[in-house]
Amino acid sequence: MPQAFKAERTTAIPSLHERILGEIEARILSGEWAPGVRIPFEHELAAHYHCSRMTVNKALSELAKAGLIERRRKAGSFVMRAPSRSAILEIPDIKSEVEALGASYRYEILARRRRRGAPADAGRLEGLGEGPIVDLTCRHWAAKKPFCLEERLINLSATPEAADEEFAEAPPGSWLLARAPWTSAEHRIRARPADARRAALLQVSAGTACLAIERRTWSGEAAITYVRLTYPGDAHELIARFSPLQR
Amino acid sequence: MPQAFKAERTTAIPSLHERILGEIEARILSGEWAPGVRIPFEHELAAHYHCSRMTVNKALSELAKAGLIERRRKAGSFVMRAPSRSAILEIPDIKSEVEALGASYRYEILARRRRRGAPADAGRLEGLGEGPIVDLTCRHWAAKKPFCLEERLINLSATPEAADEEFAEAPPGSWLLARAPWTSAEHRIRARPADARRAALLQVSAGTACLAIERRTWSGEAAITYVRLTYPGDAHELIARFSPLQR
DNA sequence: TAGTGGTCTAGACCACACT
DNA sequence: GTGTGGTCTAGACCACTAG
Repeated sequence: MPQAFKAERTTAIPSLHERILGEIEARILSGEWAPGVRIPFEHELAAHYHCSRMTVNKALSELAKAGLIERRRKAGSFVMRAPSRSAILEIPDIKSEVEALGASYRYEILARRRRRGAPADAGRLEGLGEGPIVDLTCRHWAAKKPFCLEERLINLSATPEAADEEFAEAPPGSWLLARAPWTSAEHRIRARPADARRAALLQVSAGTACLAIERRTWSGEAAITYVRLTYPGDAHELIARFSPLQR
Repeated sequence: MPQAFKAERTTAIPSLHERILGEIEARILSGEWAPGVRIPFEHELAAHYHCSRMTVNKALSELAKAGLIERRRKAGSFVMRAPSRSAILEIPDIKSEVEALGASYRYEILARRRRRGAPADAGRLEGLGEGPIVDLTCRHWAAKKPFCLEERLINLSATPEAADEEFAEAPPGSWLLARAPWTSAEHRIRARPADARRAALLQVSAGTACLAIERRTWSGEAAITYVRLTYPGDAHELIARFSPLQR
């Protein structure tokens, strides 16, 4: 977890509604309450925590605003299936991006290596120790043109299933999004001229201006994944929308 | 206001705490309650709206989470001085950026024109009509190197004071941030090779990869400003942090 | 010390959606 | 119909802090 988030973490003892919020969040993030599952009713949670329904309501309302659960009258509260976590910094999965352009999508895995985390990796992803990781390189195509180069580290301590995953069905990004929900993310975005290797892989001339996006995600303190996406040229645009009051 | 925000807008009649929230937000955004000013106490607002303190508390707590007000026990609630609106997509004002690098900062206005909005402008900033606008070009320096090129439109219908402003004290970005708070913003980020004109202004060779950031801001439905920032080369990095549960 | 916000209660009524 | 969440009340106690 990055320093900026650590600094924000409160050390004060949590109020009851914060505790309820945290415990439910933890159950959702751990997968104990899987997507689609109905969580206990307000009155059940109120009985469990020996508190009034209002206190539970405050916690559940916040979870709903954060997009972790969906609340339906008469039906109950359900863990969200496709968490719309990237609502603010819109980075949809690459397949949707390509298909939105009207092009056919495919991807290939260029390299895949299982190894132990090195100090250099921890520099890229804080919270990554010397545990096992998967190091992946992936190329995404839009029709017959390379669309994006993906260089990724996956922390196997956090997502052990990734060790044997072939990523035949879904690219690593989508696979992880469905499997390892995150609580905080950081993006670093810059324009970079393509170096020789990346230029060749993206079929552009060396030095072409590329949009390089590095994304780090954590679940609590645990590092989930680091990815560097390189989009060739100025065709790709990253869009971020933001309103301080979420409504 | 962009479509995406319009679609989110609820047409349902607001609940009481939503109405209170909205009315206080409007007074802050209009400047009626200026930064630093103390807004009425919870019990005063409860009396004014003929409701319980809890209902007022819900509205004020949300405003505090959104960063529009600061709450202090025994003292009251105060309109925030420097709204930390860019908490998620960190784009601090350019002066701070440069000084954080340890370089001396200065900026100059290269062009400044007052004119009426044209259809082409509305394409850049939705909600901009045919009213008067200011069209600015600005160059920011870090020590003796150009740091950023700023091309900006300011909607004078929303911020009439900008008409006669010389921007001698503060660059337009900081000036606007202090004067015209916004409720929603959109960023578009891409890597672009510098064209001849921009390359010359930024003192790089034509074709150099640049980070181009377009930012649009609105206050409610009203367009405030459009700005295109061009950072030369790969020295500049844009950082965005995000946690769904704001705490 | 006094007054503010932070939290919580034990009710209540209602709209809505499911049966 | 019936049960859920959405909202609101009229209290209450406490922690914090400004004066």
